[in-house]
Amino acid sequence: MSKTNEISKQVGLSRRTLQYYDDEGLLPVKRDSNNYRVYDQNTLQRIWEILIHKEMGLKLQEIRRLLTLSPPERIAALSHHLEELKNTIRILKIQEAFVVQIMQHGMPETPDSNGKTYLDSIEEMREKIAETVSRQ
Amino acid sequence: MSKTNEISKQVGLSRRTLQYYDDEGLLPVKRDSNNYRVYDQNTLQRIWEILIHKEMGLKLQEIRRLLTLSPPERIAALSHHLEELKNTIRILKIQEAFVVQIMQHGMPETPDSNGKTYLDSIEEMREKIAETVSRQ
DNA sequence: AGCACGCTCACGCAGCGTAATGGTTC
DNA sequence: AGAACCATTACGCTGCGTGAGCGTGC
Repeated sequence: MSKTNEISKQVGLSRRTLQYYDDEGLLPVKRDSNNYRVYDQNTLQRIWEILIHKEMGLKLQEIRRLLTLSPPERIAALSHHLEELKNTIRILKIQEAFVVQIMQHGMPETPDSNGKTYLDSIEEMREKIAETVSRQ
Repeated sequence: MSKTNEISKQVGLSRRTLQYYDDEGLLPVKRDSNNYRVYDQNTLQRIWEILIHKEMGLKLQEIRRLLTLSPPERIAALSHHLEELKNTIRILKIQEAFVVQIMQHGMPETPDSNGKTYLDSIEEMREKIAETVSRQ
């Protein structure tokens, strides 16, 4: 019943963003005879679902796919997302521990040229720190 | 003494990456009469520092700036970065808790049209969840 | 006339990958 | 003269919009 600007105010997303979601196929909107977007209750419902899923840290593409799934499949997808979040957090904690270590002990010395590349050396350091983090 | 390809192997970064770091002013490299990059011990030292800072989760631009600072200023910068890491982790944990809640209790209902926008409602939910997370 | 609506570029961030094209060295 | 290096330029990719500018509609 309402047009883009009105919905924009009601929802809190910009006009442009609503158009964008339509363009991306995330939020298909019906059109009237002048090609104006016409939002109904279902559209609002969908916007709400999109926002909730964004809040969970899902990307727009992932949301689009997820909203096509059956309820049990959605749970599975969320469960998968949960694992990804945990993994990201794990990585950030390792970085955090790394920063603390450098602040306390300063820069480690530049490696000698023994078979390993610099990246290999970094990798080793990360693994050691990962152990201490997992013992938290 | 060595050229890009050789250093690439020794360090474990791609040729392109080393060029890119040079282009970005992060890793200035001298040139010989043919415009070939010539890496010496100082350059290697700097690459090592760059890698260590990347491992701490700093962006290339931040690394470039940080490497111009005095030791005490560096500590301050790292300390600042530490706070940002913590904040990012906090946000991710809120998302995590949000996912768990949705998985357990399902989608919250679409808000009625009472003054607040959808985004406002989302904001409120986030704050509530943030409390439970901070009590962990 | 003056908004409201639509659409199509195009940019901005990060960190490279991946050509395409051409000079150098052996 | 061809293989094997070196260089530069520049587009592509991912994510999420945002802004400009132009054409219509009411």
